[in-house]
Amino acid sequence: MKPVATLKDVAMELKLSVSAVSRVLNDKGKDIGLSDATIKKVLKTARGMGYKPHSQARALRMGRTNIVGVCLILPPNSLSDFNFRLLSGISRTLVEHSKLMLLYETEKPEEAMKAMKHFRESRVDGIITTHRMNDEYINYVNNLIDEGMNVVTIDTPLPGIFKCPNVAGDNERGAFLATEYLIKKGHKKIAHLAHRTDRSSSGYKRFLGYRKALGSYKLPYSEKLVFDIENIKNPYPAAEKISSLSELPEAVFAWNDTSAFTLQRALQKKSRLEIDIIGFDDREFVRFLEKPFPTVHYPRFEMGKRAVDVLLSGENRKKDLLITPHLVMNDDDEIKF
Amino acid sequence: MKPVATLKDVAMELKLSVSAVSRVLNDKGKDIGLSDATIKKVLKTARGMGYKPHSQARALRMGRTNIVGVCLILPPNSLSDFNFRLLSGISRTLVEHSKLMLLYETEKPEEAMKAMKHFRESRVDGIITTHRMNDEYINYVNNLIDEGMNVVTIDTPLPGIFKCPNVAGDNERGAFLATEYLIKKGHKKIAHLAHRTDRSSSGYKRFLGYRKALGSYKLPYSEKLVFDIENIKNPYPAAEKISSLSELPEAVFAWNDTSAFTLQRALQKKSRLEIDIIGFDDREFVRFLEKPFPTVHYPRFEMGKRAVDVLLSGENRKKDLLITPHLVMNDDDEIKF
DNA sequence: AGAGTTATCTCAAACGTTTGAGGAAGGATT
DNA sequence: AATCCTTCCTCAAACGTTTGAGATAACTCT
Repeated sequence: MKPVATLKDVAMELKLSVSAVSRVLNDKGKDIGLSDATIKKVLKTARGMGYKPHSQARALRMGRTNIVGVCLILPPNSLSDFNFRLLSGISRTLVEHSKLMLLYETEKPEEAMKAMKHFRESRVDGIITTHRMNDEYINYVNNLIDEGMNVVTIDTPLPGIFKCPNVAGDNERGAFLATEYLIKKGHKKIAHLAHRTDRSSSGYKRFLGYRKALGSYKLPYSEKLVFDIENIKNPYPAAEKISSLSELPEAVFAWNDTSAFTLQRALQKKSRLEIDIIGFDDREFVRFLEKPFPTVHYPRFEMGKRAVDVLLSGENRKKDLLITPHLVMNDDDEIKF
Repeated sequence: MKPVATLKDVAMELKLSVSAVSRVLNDKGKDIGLSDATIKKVLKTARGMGYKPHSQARALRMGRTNIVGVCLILPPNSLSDFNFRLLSGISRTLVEHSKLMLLYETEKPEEAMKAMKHFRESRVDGIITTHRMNDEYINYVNNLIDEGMNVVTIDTPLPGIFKCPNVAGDNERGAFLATEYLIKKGHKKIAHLAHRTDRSSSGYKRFLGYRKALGSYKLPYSEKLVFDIENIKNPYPAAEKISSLSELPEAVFAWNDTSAFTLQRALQKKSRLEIDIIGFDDREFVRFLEKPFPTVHYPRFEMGKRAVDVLLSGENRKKDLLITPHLVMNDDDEIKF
């Protein structure tokens, strides 16, 4: 196999200086008046000899590293499909740009600080992070930004908490689509299995989308049709409330797939499966359910992609980028293994 | 924030030469006779000033890159949880070793060649790959190995197809455990929903484990209790065969979770859910089923970890490393979201 | 007191790039 | 025939390391 050539190899072959070759390959040949003949010759020989820039050497000289630090702190035991899509979007886009990845992926929130410190010490060119836990972290990241580090956050609920662009899915829009779907199926009495914490949470935004859709279609909104999940780990009590209603709603928009799943099971226990359910997130497990429900595809892949694109574009002002979700019917007969 | 210091910074601070500082920090101070006082001083100041080696510069000088190329070619639409665990094992172990990752993750098998070429051109120090499709690829990888590239494969079914270590889960052992579990529950007539392709496939090895377990417990083996899945994408016909038997087996060991799932559903349709099923792989969706079945945890995380460890150890002889799986009961009352 | 030791540290090149500054050769202008 | 452009290319330093080969001084012999 032909070895990977360096600038020096090409230069020696052509009895030219390394700098001449370098300039040609960086399209700066004209700038110092290299002749067309030379330029052509260099281009041809470089290709022929299999020249590939040594990105680390270039990085060293240019004061960059070509490394992007990625920090994913995930809830334990879970969501792996959900997060794989995000990571996939990030990694594929990085590869396109010939960037390297320093990936911190862990369940321990306290590792996030370690990750940031490691990123700084590794002199990464940019950082993508999903973490937003404590103040110490937020401060540290904002300090990095102040010192010129490029950072993009993903899914930060509080706009402005980090002084950098944030990429998220459009929860309100997604919820609107979901509710609209139920409305267009002819339902009038549509309940919402909600998870409204603070006003900037995804759960609250999904609630807003639900309400907006009702409004758009001139359906009455009633707080009595909203059932709040108190503890995100246990949607059962709220689901149970719905399933025990003397008069069931015609349909329910659940704020996420796991709660939709819980509701379905609660209804099933009481043999009251007649209502339409729609979820949110597009988790993989839904396709394996006996009665898969439709859901809103939360665009994790796209989010990863956009985060990288924004990061590498150098855009670093505070800014919210929303990616539009779309509906997934999950009504194929066959499950795709 | 204190800037990240370089050797030069530390050297100037102490009015020492860069080389002296470098040697101290690489524990080579004694080799050329630096005084204890100097060594102590350097260590202290370096720490104090926040010196961190510039890994790219070091890599350049040392003729390495600290980059590991990772090539994951995955079947489309699927298995994301399964593969996330693998990737997680790889990435966490790489971070531990301060190595960078160049990740190619795609569904298109034809991208594998592109990945390898990119890896070579990027002068990566090592490669981890899961791909094994065509001869061109196998040849290319073997050439790389001949030229001194460190490579570790994951899950190659054919021992010896690549001239490098291979890390895999112990399918036979896992199947043995699964079958043993059913035996210990008291079952005598245990069927196997099989996927036996060639003798080195994971499906065949799982079949062997099944048979071995029967043998170990002096149970008769009968080919009539083995039901082959012809098309991996569609386990239904084989599952259907079992569910239509006039006399059901007492239990079934299914070669993987999706086929176990299909069998369960086939039985359910006929309201014949009385038999015990055990699967293989430990896919996430199983926990969301109405009747979760036990399964064998295929140790993807561990595999990723081991692959990195072996790669970085420099061990490069052809060799099979098997990771032992374990049983997962999936019998918790609560699903973990 | 000159030579040999020992203790302690420095020099300089190299890895593969990029880039500001300069340089040689030839022709045109005075 | 000296000066001045052009045209086309080279030099050398720098990025942050590592490392073989000195260097400098002080100390110890005889």
